[in-house]
Amino acid sequence: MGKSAQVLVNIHREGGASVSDAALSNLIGYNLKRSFNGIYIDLAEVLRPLGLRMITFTILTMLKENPGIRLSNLAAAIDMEKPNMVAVIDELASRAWVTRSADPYDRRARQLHLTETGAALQGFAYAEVCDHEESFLQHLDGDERAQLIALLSKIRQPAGKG
Amino acid sequence: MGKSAQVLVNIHREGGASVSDAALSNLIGYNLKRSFNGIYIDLAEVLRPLGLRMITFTILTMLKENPGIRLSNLAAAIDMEKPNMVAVIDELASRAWVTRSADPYDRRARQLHLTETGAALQGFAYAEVCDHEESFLQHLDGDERAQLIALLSKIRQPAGKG
DNA sequence: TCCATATTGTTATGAAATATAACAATATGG
DNA sequence: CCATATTGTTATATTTCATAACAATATGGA
Repeated sequence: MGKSAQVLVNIHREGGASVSDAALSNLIGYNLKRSFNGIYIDLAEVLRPLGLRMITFTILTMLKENPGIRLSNLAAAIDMEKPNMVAVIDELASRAWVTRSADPYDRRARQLHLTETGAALQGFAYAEVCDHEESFLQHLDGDERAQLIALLSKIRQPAGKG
Repeated sequence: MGKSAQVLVNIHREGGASVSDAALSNLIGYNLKRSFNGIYIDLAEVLRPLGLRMITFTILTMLKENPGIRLSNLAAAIDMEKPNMVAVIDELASRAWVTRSADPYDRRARQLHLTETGAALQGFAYAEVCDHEESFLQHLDGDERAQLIALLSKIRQPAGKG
């Protein structure tokens, strides 16, 4: 009886049991989250040795492309709240990667710029991020990658918004 | 001079200035985050009246499809840490949408089940979520939607992982 | 049968991301 | 000149996400 009980145990164990997520797999939102999480966790490890997080890398890249931009415009451009942006810019400024300089035409505003160090770091980090994406997308050919980006940007704005 | 100064001010104002994110737009990770954020914020508003968040909706749906599943298997299936899952199951149990019952074959484990109320709520919420996705994806035809899901699931697993 | 090892659910804790209210300084437009 | 809006900022709260550790239990080999 000990042995047949053991059999029952094994039958009912869930060990490596298959779990179905079929209902969720139909949903774009679920797929987006899963895919993003995968790439995000991986990317965090690429950026950590450089002292960067995804958000700080994003901001350095935006500043290289938009030198002198204001904090509020930057925050709006990447859908971030201003108070949270202040904290991130503080961090980047304390590392001497970003400067806040006076805007001669509006004394409320500050112009955000990369320092030389910041620009160099951004360049290096961008290359690393591209390499990482390459490994992540190795199962997609050029057409598929372009199509994925096109489809994603198509759903950027929800129906009744604007 | 007052007036020409005014002109300069206007020239240099960034008001609704165009901000470029071209460098980031090349990156799948960036596009994934932006697209997911858009759908997520919207979806949160659909679920809030039902007392649900994205994670609680996800778990109800997984439980309908996998009745009796263990907490650790469920956590693994959706890439969540066990301690975080415990808190969410606590919440769902306190609402009487989910039960933890004894597993007769393993006294460590508990079987997770939807209650009748939980199952009914999941059914209603799932329909609402599908409606929402419909409005979100209205600019994509059937082929494009299928293709997007296919492409997303293709990049689910990074290169050297497993 | 005993014992080392692994698993399950859990507590405690911290870090990071995200959102809101409010404020002083400044700009704008009537 | 004055009402109103904007800019950057502080303070604060919430939610999400990750790690370490633990008691109870199961497993498999000596």
